[in-house]
Amino acid sequence: MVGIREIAKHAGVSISTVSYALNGNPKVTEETRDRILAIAKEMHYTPNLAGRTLKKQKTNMIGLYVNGFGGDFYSHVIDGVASVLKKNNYELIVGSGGSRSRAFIPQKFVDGAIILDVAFPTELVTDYADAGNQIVIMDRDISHENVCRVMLDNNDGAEKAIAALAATQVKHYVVVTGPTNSYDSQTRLKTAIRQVEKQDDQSILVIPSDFTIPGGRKAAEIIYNMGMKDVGIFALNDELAIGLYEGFTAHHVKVGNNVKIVGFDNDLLGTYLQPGLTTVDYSKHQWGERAAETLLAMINGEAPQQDQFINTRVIHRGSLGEAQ
Amino acid sequence: MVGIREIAKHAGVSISTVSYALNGNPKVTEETRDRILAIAKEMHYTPNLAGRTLKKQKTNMIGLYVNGFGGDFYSHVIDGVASVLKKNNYELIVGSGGSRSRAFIPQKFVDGAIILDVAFPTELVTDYADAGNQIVIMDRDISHENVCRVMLDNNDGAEKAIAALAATQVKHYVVVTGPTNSYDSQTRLKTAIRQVEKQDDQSILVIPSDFTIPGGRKAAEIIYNMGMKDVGIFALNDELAIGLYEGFTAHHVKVGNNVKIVGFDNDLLGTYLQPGLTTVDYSKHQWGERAAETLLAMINGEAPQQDQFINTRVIHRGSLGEAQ
DNA sequence: TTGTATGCGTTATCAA
DNA sequence: TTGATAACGCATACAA
Repeated sequence: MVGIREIAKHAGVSISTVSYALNGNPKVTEETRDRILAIAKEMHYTPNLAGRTLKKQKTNMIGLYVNGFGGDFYSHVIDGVASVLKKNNYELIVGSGGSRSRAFIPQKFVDGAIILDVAFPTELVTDYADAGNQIVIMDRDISHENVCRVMLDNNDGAEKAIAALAATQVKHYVVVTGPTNSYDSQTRLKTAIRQVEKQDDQSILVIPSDFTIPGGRKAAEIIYNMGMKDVGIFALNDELAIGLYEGFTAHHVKVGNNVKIVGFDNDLLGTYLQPGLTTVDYSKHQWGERAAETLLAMINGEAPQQDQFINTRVIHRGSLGEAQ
Repeated sequence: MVGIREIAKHAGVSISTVSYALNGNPKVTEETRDRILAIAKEMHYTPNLAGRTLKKQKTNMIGLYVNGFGGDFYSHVIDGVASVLKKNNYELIVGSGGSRSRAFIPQKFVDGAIILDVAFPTELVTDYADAGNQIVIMDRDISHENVCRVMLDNNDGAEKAIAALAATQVKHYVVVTGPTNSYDSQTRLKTAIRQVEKQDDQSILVIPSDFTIPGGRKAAEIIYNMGMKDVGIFALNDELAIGLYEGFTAHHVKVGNNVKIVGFDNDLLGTYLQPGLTTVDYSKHQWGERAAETLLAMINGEAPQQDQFINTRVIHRGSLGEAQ
């Protein structure tokens, strides 16, 4: 490992001079700086991050915690976060699943954290925040001076989804939910129920599920066996919707006629369904960007808006029938 | 920041005793250890990684470099790598795009690296390897004592793809390729040509493309305009195949009859096409596992097999016609 | 069994 | 303009 000490020896100067030269400190002559930089390059010098971090107490890295990398979702969010960080000369560390990488936060190994991972315990978040770590949370409602929220406007999305179903004059409403510990699922469901209740003489059937394709298949089975006509299904995410398609197709029920479906997330797969899946869309990329911008603002001592929401819109494709 | 110094003060012992206690060194009494651990917990102590790293010269982290997170590919590989690392108490850092995270390798910020990223310059890989860093490469052919290769058996896969097309007795062979700098594309193409040449009186049309859906659409256009019958297309990845489907569908050409397609990668999207895409499959998860296992072996001073290959198999779905 | 002291690679303060 | 030196937090050889 070649360090500044060796460079100093080779250049015949002290280590502090080398450090100044490497960091572009104007204290050192241009001449000696060039000489030192040349030697550093020649010796394949690369600064040791641990040493620097120890001294500076700042890593210029931020941690993004996600629940996995699968599907057509996280990659867009990650890209959004990464683009902002890159512009601001921060490095991104993406942590998933493992609890050990979470320790990066209290260990001051990252200068801040963005969390979009239901599996990240809320208690841990508040613990870290108590210890002075700055955090942006994207998937639940935590009130803390060191925590900012950048969230999807689930209420807005759910309202629009129900409105889209209502416009097709369905007779029965069904909501297929995600896991009960999902904040997204909870809020979407709550709003959906509220919206349906506003209508006269309308009931709503809730089928608890788990945001997965098999879960959607099972839900389709249940709905099919009830033998309802003119049913409008709000699948709280697109994976469920895909499962619903599969389930109904197995019974030769064509989506868009007796059964209308609206999903949530605008997953790429939905465009490949027949008919295309009508769904609630939002910019995953922008969501990531906003989260990163907010965190950087916090780190820089600015006080960003504590609550921010990402807008949604409905994309009509065909699962509500030709009328659309 | 609470460090061992403060704990020592609170406990009325020296910092070394604290360090011993925290690291479970048997030198210290069980009694004092328990007392120190209790105090550490109470004070919310978390070891500073930079300090420890600086001292130990080992981070127990490994870097995985990928070209992005999109699609149905990287997530499986990452999961495979992560599962092995977790078992061995290593932490995973996933780097993408940014060149700054690449510096983690020479900075000794990771104990080793796994590379599956065409955008990672080969020259950089050999530089790092020269400097003694241990690397597993998954996407090209680099010969170096500090580099092991864990690669897809592209030859095997391409052979099987052409064989599957041949079994349907197509009259014309077409290969739609990836970008020219892609090792995967190069080897698949080379083998495909070799296999077709083995047959009598067979020619093969090569359409250079880029592994993307739009690229596939353009290729379909070209093929359609040539007006060939009984054409068998080997799309060197599934995204191209999806684009081909779209292109042919636009001209009301049904895949599986006059046009037969076989893809590569077994992307989830292929199962949603009509008819399902016949493709070359392999275990992405296992690929990641093998890469991680190999790297850990290298780090532990064992000398693993320098070349390893992941097997492939053809999954038949319908894009070769009913005969299959 | 515990304490003292040193060094890991870097930055930054203070003298020279 | 440069050099000597003290931190940063931790682990460990050695002394007590």
